[in-house]
Amino acid sequence: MFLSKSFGYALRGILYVSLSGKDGRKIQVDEIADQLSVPRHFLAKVMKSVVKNGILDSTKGPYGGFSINKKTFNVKLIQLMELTDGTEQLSGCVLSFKKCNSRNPCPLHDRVINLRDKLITEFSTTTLGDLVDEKNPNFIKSISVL
Amino acid sequence: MFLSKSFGYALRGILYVSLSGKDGRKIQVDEIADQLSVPRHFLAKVMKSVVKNGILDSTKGPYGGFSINKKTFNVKLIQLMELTDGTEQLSGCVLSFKKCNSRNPCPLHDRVINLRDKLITEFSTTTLGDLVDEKNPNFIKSISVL
DNA sequence: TTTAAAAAAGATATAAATGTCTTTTATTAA
DNA sequence: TTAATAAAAGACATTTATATCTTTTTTAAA
Repeated sequence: MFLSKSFGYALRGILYVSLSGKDGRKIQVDEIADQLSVPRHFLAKVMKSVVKNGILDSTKGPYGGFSINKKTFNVKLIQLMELTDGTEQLSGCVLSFKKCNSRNPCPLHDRVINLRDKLITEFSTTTLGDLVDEKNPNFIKSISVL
Repeated sequence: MFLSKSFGYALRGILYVSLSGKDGRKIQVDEIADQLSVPRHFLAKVMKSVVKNGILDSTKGPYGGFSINKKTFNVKLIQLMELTDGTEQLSGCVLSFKKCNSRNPCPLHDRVINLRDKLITEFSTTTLGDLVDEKNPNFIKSISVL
C-alpha cells in the first residue's frame, strides 16, 4: 500500500549516494545494491531513469558511478514519485470509479481523498535535501535506515 | 494508490445489493455488473469470496442472487480490505524496507505511517452500515455514486 | 591504443493483479 | 422430473510491476 518498490529503491539509492558520496566519490550500483540489500539489476534500471531526469549525475567507466548534482537536494519527493509511479494515482477516484468527483463523491471520497491530499502535500513540500539535512525535522539519522 | 480494484468492486457490489435489495429482492451479478459498469466475471469472483466470508448471502437458481444478512451492516471496512487485499500492507514499512521499525525508522516512516494509521483507524471504525445509514456522516446519498 | 571498469540499453523472465471463459452445482417453477 | 436460472468453481488469459541477464557504449588508466 501507498508506495511502490520502485519508489523505495529510487529514494534509498539517491540517499545512499548523497550520504556516501559527500566527498565527491562516485558510487557504483553494485555498492548501493550490496549495502541496501536491493536487487542489483532492478536498481540499475531505476537509477537510470533517476539520472535521465537529472536528479543524479552519472559517469561511465573506471572510477565512474553516480553522484549528486546541484539539482539533487532541491528535488521534491512528489517529483520522484511521479517519475517512478506516474501521476495518475495522484488524481482520480481512490476506488478507481470514473464517475466520482467532489460534486458526486463515491462512498469513501471525502475521508480518503483527504488523507491522500495530506500525503501529496507532505511529498510536495519535502525535498531530498530535507532528508539529509540535520537542521530539518525530516532528516535521516543513519545510513542503516536506508 | 491506496485501494485495489478488488476492494472497490467488492465495496460497490455490497452497497448496490444493500440499496437495491432492501425489499428482500435477490440481486444477480449481471445486474450489479451492468449498473456499476464493472467486469462481470471478475466481480463474480470477488463476490464469491464476500459470500464465503459471510458478508453477504447468496442463493443459486432462478430468482436467486445476492442478499444482505444480519452481519452485513456490522462489517467494518477494514475487514473487507483484509479479505480483498490481505493484511500485510497494514503493517510493515511503507517503503517495504525490512529493517525499518519505530526505533530504527526509514526516512519516511513517521510521516507516512501516521497517515496510514489514520486510514486504518477510519476503516476500523466505519461499517458498511454507516455508508447506507442517513443518520451517519459517512452515508451515501445516491446509488449513482457507487 | 589496449584493457578494464561501469553505466546505458534493451531483451527476457517471473510474479501478482486483474480479467475472461467454461463447466458444475444448486434451486425453482412448470 | 425436466428445463431454465444463477452462483460456485476452476481453468485460462492479459496486464502491470518487479526482477534478471546480456550486449553496447563510454571512460580512465596503464
